[in-house]
Amino acid sequence: MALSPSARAPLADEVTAKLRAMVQSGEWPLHQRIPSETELMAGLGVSRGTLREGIKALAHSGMLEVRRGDGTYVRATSELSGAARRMYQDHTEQHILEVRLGLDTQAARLAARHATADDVTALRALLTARDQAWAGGDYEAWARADWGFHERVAQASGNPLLHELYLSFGSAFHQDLLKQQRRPGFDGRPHEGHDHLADAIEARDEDAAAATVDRNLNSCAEWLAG
Amino acid sequence: MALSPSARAPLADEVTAKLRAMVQSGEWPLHQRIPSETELMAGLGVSRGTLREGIKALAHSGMLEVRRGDGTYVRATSELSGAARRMYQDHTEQHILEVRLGLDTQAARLAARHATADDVTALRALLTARDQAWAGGDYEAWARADWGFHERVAQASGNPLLHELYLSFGSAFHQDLLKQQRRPGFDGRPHEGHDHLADAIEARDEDAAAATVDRNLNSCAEWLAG
DNA sequence: CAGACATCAAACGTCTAACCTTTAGGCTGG
DNA sequence: CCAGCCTAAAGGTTAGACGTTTGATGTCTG
Repeated sequence: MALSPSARAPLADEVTAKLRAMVQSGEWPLHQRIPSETELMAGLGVSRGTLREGIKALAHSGMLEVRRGDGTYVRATSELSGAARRMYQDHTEQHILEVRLGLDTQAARLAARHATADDVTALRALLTARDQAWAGGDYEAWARADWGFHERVAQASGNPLLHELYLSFGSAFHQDLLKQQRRPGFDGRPHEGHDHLADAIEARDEDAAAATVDRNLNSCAEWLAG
Repeated sequence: MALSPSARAPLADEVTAKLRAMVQSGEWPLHQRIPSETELMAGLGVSRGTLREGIKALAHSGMLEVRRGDGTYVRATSELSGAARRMYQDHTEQHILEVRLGLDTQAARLAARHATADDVTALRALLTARDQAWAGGDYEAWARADWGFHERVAQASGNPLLHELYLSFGSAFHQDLLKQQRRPGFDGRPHEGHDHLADAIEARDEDAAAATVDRNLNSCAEWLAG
């Protein structure tokens, strides 16, 4: 044939793209099982091997989880999480905290610039829940609220890329949080920096927001080292 | 059988791990072609389908590139680049620059804290090369030296995680650089912030280093917007 | 002798078809 | 009501075959 300008993209790559699109569009919601390989083979018109190559690519990047004998589930809407988790295992707490400091500071600064009234309300509510959980001794709820607060700050930054990065690294960040609270003598309440950060964001004071995060995480780093 | 504590990891995942190890250990250097599928099948003792699943996972994450009719090549030593490049396409220059600002600032601060004499020497050399390239009108060399400077700062931070992140996002960052210099009226020399940054790092002045980066990228952002 | 063209082998791309292992959930019997 | 068995469904793995692309080799022509 005279056409075919050059080379078609491999079928398996198209499959990967279609699967990713199904997840990102929300057609396959988080934590839900996607159709079986047999159904997908028919739906996409490819052989099982080709289909599996596409699935495995997304599974490796953390977006899907394949459970033998059961099915395949959506585990994330971004493809960073797998690589992020893998990278985390190779680095020390100190280095992780340093990277987090960079992202957190920037998130706080941008949140102070762009946060909406709803964002502030949500942040306050999370802090209240956090204090209550600590008072009630519910460690799990405390960690969830604490992480929720940080994640909401990232969202309030109005920068989807930053937010997505934060979410992808979130599981590892959160793990660090849990590690902290398990140490003897840890007190989750006195760190009032969270309130100060919420204040700074509401007041649209970028420098104060950034400084607060810097102070919080640095004291956290010292506490880990000490 | 009484053994088999639970479930063995899928063979394809083991293959992926072994391939990644070959790359990260340097046994398969960057830009070099790895053994053919036939050889790997024999070497690893798995079928072609299983092997290809493993290869495709790493190819999708940007570590390998499979070229039909030719072979498979090593394209990166980290697995972030693929996801990073894909994420970049979905976000605006503004948001990219904001994230970069966060990472760059932290890198500069840490470099001021940890940089060795060799680091400083290398930074100075790159700045010299950068100026010469600009004077000679060699745009490509200018961009290479400019990016090399930023990457070296990240390396000098002494934080491997930060450095790896920076490298993974590097291609996209670098692309932004090229976009800038193509605009009419752009002058690559007057931005003397690079020299100031090198000064601050050598003087071990963390705040000055961070402030310089902040000033540079913010002016860059304004220039893009203007 | 240099360049254009034909040829070939190596390597990846895809498909088919089968069999094994694991898992979830229903069924059955106590 | 619970424990254990049983089975259908789903993923894991293998084997072999054939198509397509690419890079290199060799040959022919001007």
